[in-house]
Amino acid sequence: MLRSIPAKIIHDCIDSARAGGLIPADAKLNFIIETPREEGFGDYSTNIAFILAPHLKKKPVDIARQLAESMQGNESCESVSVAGAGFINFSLKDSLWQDLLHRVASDGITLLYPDVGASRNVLIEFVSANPTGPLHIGHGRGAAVGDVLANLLRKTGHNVGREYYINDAGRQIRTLGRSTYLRLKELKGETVEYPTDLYQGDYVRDIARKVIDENVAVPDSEDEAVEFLASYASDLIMDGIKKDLYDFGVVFDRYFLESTLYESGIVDETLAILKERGIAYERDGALWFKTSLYEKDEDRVLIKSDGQKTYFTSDIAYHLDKYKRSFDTLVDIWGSDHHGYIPRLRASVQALGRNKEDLKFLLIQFVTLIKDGKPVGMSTRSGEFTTLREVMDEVGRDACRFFFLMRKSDAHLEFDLDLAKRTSNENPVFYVQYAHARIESIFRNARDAGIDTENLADADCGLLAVKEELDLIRWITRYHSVLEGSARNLEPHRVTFYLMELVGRFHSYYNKTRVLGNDVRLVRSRLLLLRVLRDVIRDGLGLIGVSAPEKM
RNA sequence: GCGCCCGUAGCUCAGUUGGAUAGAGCGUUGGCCUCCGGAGCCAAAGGCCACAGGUUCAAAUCCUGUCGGGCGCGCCA
Repeated sequence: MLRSIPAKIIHDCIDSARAGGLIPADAKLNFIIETPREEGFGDYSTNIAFILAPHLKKKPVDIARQLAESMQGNESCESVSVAGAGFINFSLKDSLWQDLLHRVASDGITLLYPDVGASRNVLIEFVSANPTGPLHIGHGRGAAVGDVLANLLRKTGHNVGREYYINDAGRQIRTLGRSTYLRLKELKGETVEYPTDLYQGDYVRDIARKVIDENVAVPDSEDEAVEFLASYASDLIMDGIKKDLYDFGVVFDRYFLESTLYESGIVDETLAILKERGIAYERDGALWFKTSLYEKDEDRVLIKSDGQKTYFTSDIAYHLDKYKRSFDTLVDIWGSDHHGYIPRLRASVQALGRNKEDLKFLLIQFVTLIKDGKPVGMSTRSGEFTTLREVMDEVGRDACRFFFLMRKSDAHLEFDLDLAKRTSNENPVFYVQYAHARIESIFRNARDAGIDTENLADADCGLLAVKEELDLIRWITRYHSVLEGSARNLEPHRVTFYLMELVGRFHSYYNKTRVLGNDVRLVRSRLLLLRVLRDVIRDGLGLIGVSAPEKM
């Protein structure tokens, strides 16, 4: 809808040029229309002249001049100019922007939601931390990114599933059982040697203590005790993880257990498919997957010579299962240290007959916590990691989420704990939330002055003629393309940046222009503008899972 | 040794997927409240986009190489 206005202008122009024989009918024209970075260049800019140049064997500037001339007469166009080596810059009439605002005000903010999904089914798998310890800050980042991506895709016309995968069949859980078992013995006064390959964190000791305090019946034999404690401890930890996520505002549709893949028989089915297609082969008593058939990677083992299936095997089965549940596009969000695993998994979905593009990866880079200007040490091995819970308690959920979304997910993130806690303009979370509270405050004052802030349908948007107001309208409608680009590229951080910029425009406007005054008609039209603005801020904050306070 | 990611202002980072004179925030310097929330606004200074080639009308962006940083490369999980 928003694209359609400038696009129509260009296409009308092309059509008339085609009719006049200026453009060959078969010319492929994949030009772009974009919002120029520089405000002085107008509302939109197109590179069509550059695209046409090789076809027409003329200089871009000359083509641009010709096209610009024919655009000049367009009723939607306010101004057209040729710039640089052949850009055509053009602006829409103010009335179009004003009408647009009015339409968004009456039809609602959903008018600004682009449809990029076309009802495609997308499954986003994220966090997927094994229940062998509490979620740390890196998991938190993954949780925030996954959650917001899910919100974003849902808003842009996808059907979205959120899933958390648990390796409950593997050795890590058994190791947790052994760790708990030894800590338990320790607490009972026995001197035990605690190997370094076991979990070192204090939480293991806490669990052992709980076993004692609550008189939990532990089997006598060591093997049974370890097995029992493994499931006892992992259940406990999983409950804690779910609570952390819930408090962080992240809810999953499903927690998927690896063990169910074996129970349902889909692992065997997967192996059968791979064998049948000749993608699995035997060597040295093991079964191998021919990764090299699809990706630049080495072949990998599916079944070890001792008959054990590898994680890779169940992962392939898991992805087959996802596809079988009619998800067309899968998004896996992983810690960036797992990137080496991507080629083989990508190869596996191709082996299953899917396109490369049906499986997308988002890598989450590490987070460095900064306190007092210095990085806080974080090492899982020594158990000194900082948990998501700790950081959430320290800076609050809003700041925590916002900070996680201020960077591209595959870039290192420095998380300044002191800054996140600060309640001043240095803290971007407050900067955005403050704008929302400010607008709400204006509404309160307006109501106190007896102005009906609910029914503004008859407000005259034509009165919004100040440059900053028209600018705000443009920025509001830009939400559409931000959502589009953000969804298409799987880059939730774009929304965060947009909000900061949008809100900056508002603060600036606020300082310069008084909204409430004697001219009631003007006040009402400004209130309408602010209401739509508030809705966008609120919608955007909701998207990233940050609250929009009415007072601060 | 091989592979992936990264290198942009003093610091932390954007950069609309190849576009015009490379932008924010913080920090620094200097201004703005008799008026809707100063948790705000305005302005200034600050750059060889790591380096060297190449592709083209156009490169921070794509290709090759070099240097520097992070991570990964098991019949581990």
